Amino acid sequence: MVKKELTETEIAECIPDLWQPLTPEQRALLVKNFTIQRYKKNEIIYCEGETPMHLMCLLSGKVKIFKEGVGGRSQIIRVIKDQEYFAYRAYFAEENFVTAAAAFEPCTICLIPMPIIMQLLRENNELAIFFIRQLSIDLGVSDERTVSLTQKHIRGRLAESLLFLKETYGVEEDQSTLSIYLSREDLANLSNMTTSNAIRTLSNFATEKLITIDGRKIKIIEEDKLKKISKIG
Amino acid sequence: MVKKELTETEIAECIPDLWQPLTPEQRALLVKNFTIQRYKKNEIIYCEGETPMHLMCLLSGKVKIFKEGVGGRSQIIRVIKDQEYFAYRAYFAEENFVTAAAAFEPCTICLIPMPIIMQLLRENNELAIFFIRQLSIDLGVSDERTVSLTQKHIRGRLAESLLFLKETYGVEEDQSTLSIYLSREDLANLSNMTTSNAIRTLSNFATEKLITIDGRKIKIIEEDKLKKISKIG
DNA sequence: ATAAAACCGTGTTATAGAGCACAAAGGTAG
DNA sequence: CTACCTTTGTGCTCTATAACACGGTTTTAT
Repeated sequence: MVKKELTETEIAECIPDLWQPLTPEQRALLVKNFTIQRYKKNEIIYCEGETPMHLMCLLSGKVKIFKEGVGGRSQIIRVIKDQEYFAYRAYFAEENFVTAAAAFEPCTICLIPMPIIMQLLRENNELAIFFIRQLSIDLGVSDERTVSLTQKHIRGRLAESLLFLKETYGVEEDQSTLSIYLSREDLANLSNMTTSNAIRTLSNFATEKLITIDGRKIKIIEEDKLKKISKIG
Repeated sequence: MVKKELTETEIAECIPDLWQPLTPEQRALLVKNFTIQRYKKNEIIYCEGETPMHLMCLLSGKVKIFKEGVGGRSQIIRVIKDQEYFAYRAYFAEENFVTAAAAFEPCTICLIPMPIIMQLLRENNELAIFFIRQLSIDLGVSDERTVSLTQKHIRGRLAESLLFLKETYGVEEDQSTLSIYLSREDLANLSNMTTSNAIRTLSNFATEKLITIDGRKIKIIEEDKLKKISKIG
């Protein structure tokens, strides 16, 4: 556990949504219980079955939340980007983790003990409403995802994933290269298909000039057509 | 809209989780804004795309939350039982409904305008924490469901649905007949399969003596074996 | 009572996508 | 540099499940 001494201003910049509604005393409590942790590429952040202890906020890097299904097949449930909070759901539900989390690339994460968060929640309604909103958004996404993953065909699912990655992590300076470089396997696990089908479908998209691929670099060329493929399933 | 005059005691019994944390003034506000609505069997309660206006609590009956996917195929996302709250997620997320709701059987539902709920939330932390907990539980269920529906085979999915229905709505006096009578189509939509496959798999289960079927009455005989089938997928 | 519609059951066919197997390429470690 | 492992790519086979067709039955509406 790398623990750095940070100023209040630095912390405020890390976790603005959490920080803003707090009173000075509440902020002081947060500062006292604030730690920072680094994770290497592909390192596991938490595992299925573990007991949740901390709220986490991703300060830099990219994280996947996933779940091992039948026969060891892994399904990526959602991905986390900069300044997103995670790992708190299970604590609120009084459960152990039903998912696992791992770093796509080197990450910096800040941790705040969940009991501290609970205390703040009891004192501060704006904070509670923040979490209600976050959970509500995530639940809506999860419901939509259930239907997409079960009903769309392979091309639709992969197209959706590509668009989703663009929306979530954005693009590089050329405005079209996805700024996340995933392995074909991760792409498959995100889109509920086998690795070979992810490879095949990806190169189909490339021959159809919807995208270009250069190793793990994916450039989106025909976004509208991808949207159409994603929509019709 | 059937509006009955109810006493505070009656209301308190309808919505204990919501009622209990409130102060007398908050309770008075709730009483003033409390309405009751009845729905017939198969009646739509709300539609995809509509703007959420009320928190709903199911007082009696059974409700399905579902979503139309590609090609009109409908997927049941979750089901609501007695004293469960629903229809509030979209409002909290500041979205329109992404799902629809319909009555499996005749229902009584109480409605409370969401702005009233928001006001209570701002005043009452226990209430906020109640919603945080509910949403967290639902999100966990939704995540698990995504993996089950995508990875398990037909038999596993149907077995899971049967067990889930038993757990949710319980059984009749004989301790084994499911107390919800679903059409084969609803059973299929719950388990992500076609109606013919639901019919086929159901009668397979019957010939294997795991269940007995008499029209829509389903009796669970070998719960352990069903659990095993559900688990291995 | 009778027509119409919805639902249930079964057989047949078609196909999307999983599951190999294997080769080439790229990365990493000693 | 060499050896080894991981990742990518391609072809082939096989199977789970969708899709369709049709006949019987039950429920609902008129």
